[in-house]
Amino acid sequence: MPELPEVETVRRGLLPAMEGRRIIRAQINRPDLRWPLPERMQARLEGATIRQLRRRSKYILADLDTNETLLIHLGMSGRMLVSGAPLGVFHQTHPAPQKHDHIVLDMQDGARVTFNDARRFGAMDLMASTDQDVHWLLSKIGPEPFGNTFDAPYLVEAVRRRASPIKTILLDQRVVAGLGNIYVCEVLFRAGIDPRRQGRRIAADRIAPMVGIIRDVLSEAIEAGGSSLRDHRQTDGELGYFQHAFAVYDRAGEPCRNCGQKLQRIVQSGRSSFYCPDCQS
DNA sequence: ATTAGACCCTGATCGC
DNA sequence: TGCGATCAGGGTCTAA
Repeated sequence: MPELPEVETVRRGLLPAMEGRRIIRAQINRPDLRWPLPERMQARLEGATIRQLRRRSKYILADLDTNETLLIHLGMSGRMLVSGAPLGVFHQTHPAPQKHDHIVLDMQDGARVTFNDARRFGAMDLMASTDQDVHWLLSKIGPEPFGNTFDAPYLVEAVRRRASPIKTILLDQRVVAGLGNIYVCEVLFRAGIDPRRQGRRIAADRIAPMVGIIRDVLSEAIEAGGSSLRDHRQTDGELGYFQHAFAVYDRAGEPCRNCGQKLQRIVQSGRSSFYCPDCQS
């Protein structure tokens, strides 16, 4: 479900409820998500104040004043919903608990943050804040697309050294952090590159512009609150609306907005790729 | 060292 | 209305 834009949308929605605030109560409704939850999670969270709420790739990171960091991944179907008002409200009302509400955090000032994840591909962990570069889930992730080290020379080198299809390369989190199936399809359409083309067979002057294209697509999607195909919700429960701006994703059989040609769907390493056979080569 | 495929899990949708 | 097959935005692990 959530790629970088959806995760960033969720992070921004959580900020007013969580950043700078203390966790009053942590209710943990099951011992595991994708993996077992950390030891003594409830005790380690309750009473801790969130100093900063950051994002790294598709992870939300909450730095606590206990020098631990809570790591959150939404998997495919994870949602983080905020209920109650943060300030000046006498009667806090929260929605009835839903199926798959796995973690519920009651914050100082009355906001409640509920992590709901039907498929349970999501994950949470607690680590020493100093371990962020060595944690097993984070250590191999590549550059942030909006960071300084993600530039044309880097991407050209990373793509041209590989024989895999460009679709697979961009999906690889070691190459660039945060892209998923939707945004890779959209990026390749804008770049005019066939998703099946091998990285080593793409000219440098066709790879370089993808740096800007990736940033554009992600920025626009964040601006739109992400894409809601089925699971993604903003923290207030609202849908994202970038799906209305898709050029190719989930549009197989429909006409290309650029040339009118019928858009195609193929399967690459188990995932759908959508592209225009005329505009992408 | 890459890379395709199986797998983790639930729910929605579609064809019959 | 029911039932099975298929599919879904994630990533890890295995076997080739």
